[in-house]
Amino acid sequence: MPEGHVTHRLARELTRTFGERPLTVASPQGRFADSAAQLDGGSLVGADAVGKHLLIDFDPGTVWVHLGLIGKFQFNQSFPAPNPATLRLRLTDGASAADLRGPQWCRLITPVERAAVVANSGPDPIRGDADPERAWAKVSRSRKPFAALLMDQSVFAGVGNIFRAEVLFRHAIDPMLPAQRLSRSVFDAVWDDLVILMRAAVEVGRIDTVAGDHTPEAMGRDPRVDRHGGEVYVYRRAGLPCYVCGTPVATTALAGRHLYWCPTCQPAGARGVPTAIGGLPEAIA
DNA sequence: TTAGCATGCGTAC
DNA sequence: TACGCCTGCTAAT
Repeated sequence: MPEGHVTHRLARELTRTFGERPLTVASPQGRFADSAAQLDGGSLVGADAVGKHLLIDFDPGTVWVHLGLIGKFQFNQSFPAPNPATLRLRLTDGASAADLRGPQWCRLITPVERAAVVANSGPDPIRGDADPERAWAKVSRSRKPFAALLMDQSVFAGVGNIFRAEVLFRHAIDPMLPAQRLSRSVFDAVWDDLVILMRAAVEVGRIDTVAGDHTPEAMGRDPRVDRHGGEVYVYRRAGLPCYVCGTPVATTALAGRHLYWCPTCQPAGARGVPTAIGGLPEAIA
């Protein structure tokens, strides 16, 4: 259940654990069996991530993985693999194993197809080679809500429902604001914030966006406890008081996904502020 | 025990 | 806009 930071962490861990080493490649579930057989015994050259796409390069080709909503890629030392009926892909060197379950896609692709995956992706704030001008070109021309463009992987690669809700809050932007009404200065601030928050999430392994006076320690409140783990302002906090103003967090559906925002901090028509509310999370600042 | 939901996306209407 | 898909966790029965 990833946003972009998860795929980047996986790419890093796959390369670190298995890079340049011959691997046993198998698909106990069977749905990737033919491709697994082609790769079995070959060496993993390296792994990379572009947005939510995970690209695992072998000598003969690339395994293209997209986790979708429920996919998981977990490292363990369990032999034999637990629950093999659901195990789409297992990579192992005999000591460690990486187990893929429930992905949206797991396909063996050619170098040409790999290049197309990269080319079709929008700029990814986690990557050093990302060009935010490509995102601005689309944002500045679109009449769709800015919240919709934030979830468009051809505009902001790797941004998912959590980073969307949080970056809109941190910059006091009305989620329904038509994208073309966003100023260049606020766009730049949003992009810079995504770079910082998403890269920090790669390092820490969870999404933290709460800063300064709004941390559990500063507010004397209990830390958030759920399976997402991170300290956030509005994501999945519908009905709970905004940490800044106390107004209950609102939610609605946009393109089939839940959108969360504070109606007071992000009122209708609000075009945003260049400085993030609360500043940067402690771990980053 | 079951139903519903989730950090997503493609296709059909 | 609605639905299907893949798995696992949680809340409701």
